[in-house]
Amino acid sequence: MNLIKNSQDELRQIILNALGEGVASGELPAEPIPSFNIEIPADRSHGDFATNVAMVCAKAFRLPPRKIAEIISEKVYLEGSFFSKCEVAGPGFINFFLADKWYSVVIDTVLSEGNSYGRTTLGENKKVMVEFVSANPTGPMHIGNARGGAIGDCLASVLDWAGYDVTREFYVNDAGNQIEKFATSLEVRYLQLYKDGIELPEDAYKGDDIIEHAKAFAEINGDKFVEAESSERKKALVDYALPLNIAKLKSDLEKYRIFYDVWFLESGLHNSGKVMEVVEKLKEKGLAYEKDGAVLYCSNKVARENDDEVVDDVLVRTNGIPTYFAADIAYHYNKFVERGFDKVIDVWGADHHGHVARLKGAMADLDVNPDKLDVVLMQMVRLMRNGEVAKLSKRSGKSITLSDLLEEIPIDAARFFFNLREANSHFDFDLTLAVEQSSQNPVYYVQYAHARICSILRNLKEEGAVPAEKGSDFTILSKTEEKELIRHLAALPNEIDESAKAYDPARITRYSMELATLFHKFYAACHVKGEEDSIKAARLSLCEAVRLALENCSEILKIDCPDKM
RNA sequence: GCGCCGGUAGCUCAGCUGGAUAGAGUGACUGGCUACGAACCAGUAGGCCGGGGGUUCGAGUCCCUUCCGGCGCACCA
Repeated sequence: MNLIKNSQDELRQIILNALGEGVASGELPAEPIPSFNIEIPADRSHGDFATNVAMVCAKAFRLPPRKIAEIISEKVYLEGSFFSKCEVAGPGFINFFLADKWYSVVIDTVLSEGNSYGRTTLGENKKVMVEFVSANPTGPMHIGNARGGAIGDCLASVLDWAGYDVTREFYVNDAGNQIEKFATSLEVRYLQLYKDGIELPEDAYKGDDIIEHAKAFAEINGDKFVEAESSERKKALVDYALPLNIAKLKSDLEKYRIFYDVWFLESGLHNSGKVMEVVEKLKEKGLAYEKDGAVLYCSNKVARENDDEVVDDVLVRTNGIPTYFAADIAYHYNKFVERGFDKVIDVWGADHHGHVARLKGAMADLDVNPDKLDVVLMQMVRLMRNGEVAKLSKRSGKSITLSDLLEEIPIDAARFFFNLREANSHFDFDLTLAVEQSSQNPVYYVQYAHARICSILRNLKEEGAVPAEKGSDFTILSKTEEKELIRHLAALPNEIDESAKAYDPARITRYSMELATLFHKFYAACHVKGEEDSIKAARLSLCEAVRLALENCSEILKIDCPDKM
């Protein structure tokens, strides 16, 4: 249950009723009411909720905001509501204060919803896909994939908690040019084992992983393919190495606690003719045309209308091979039309941003509503070690891969750190801090709060103390620290909705850090042990409620939530 | 040249559809364990929100302009 939203809805109705009464009594003019906000003030002395209704009505009513606020606040009827009082403040805000009963209901709600507390129905069970990482299977994953993995996976969790039917998908680029390059690289490395003077082409993959694949292939097959046709040799090499690479991607990601529902092969789109199908569709609509043996697509219609100089996109090359763009159109057409997703979210590196508009445009041209496609762009990650940019792995001395990273730092830290900032901000990942098991590390700060609560619960249980029963009156918890903590506890479902709407799972890490802070403050200000029974029982229940909320956040972020540290 | 993203405290970043005195963390300095975990808490210091215009009751937030940084503009993906 989203207690924040419910309270806001209740308040909105109360305010509208009061406005109605003001009109009825002739004190306010019968004018349409502009849209107004009910917000949570930054400063608590301004109440738990505040509305700007009087200010936005000032013009239409031709009355000073404060005057309108006074009239409304006199007519407001709070009996039986969650609110105890309201007051006019500042330039014309009306501030509302929650009644003690509300705080009691919060704790009760958390305890009764337990490990479901925080779940909402925002998504109405709509089918949404999050496609993320989708790293090139020709080599190991890099640090950008690590960020994309953490963000994509947590975003998917957030959407799940917000009531969407979520599918996690990895798009395997097992076709096209880079596979050709992969084949050539493998071939050269294989032949180099048997012959001298074979140079690696300039644009080939130069990594050791290619050499290792070639060696392993040679162990199995010997020189059997040295004299074979090049195409046959390449096919054998790719058929050997590609599945290994894909398996490695899968196992690295699983180690990172990412499990996909679907591994979607690009090659399937080519083999089944789906790529050429969309190309034909675009041709039929007169949007694609043949030129010099290639198929071009007029994706930039605005520029064309303006008679600007336009360069159309290539869908099929002169050599007959479709481009990545063509495959991507077919892929997204498949997501929407053939698989019926209501929403598709792609998590991409910011270097692909130029691709967003034309892919959306292509969807529109294929009669798919382009608003169903959203792309989360991630800015680049800079790895920092001891305050300096770290480019190379400490151990291997080569560029840092995802598996290097996970060997160096704990998985909890990696997942948490990558979700500390919103995707669309440049991010410095501090390796030194991430390994540090100290107070400075925000992961441990949150986990410490959980462990501390568990410790209290253990100690008090030994003492024979029991938490207050469900449905109890918790209004006895009236200290500032208690109320602040409870208020934040109430905000979790709302925070999940906001994260889902903004596609920003970083809000959940921030929420959990804030919850930990408020708990630590409560801990410093209020004792559980040694208090009289009624207080002890109520605080014990509060502790358990906070523990549940922390546990649920950890579930979303997929980090550990230890009883002891 | 065109386009996308960013510029907020020494550093890393929050700031909800415009709201009241711009906030955290970290670093610096100062305090606090003889009751439940000090991996914690409390306090001090630190800001022309890149610059300049505009919109209005009100701008870090919206519009225009300008400067600085990152990235993109392939018959690569």
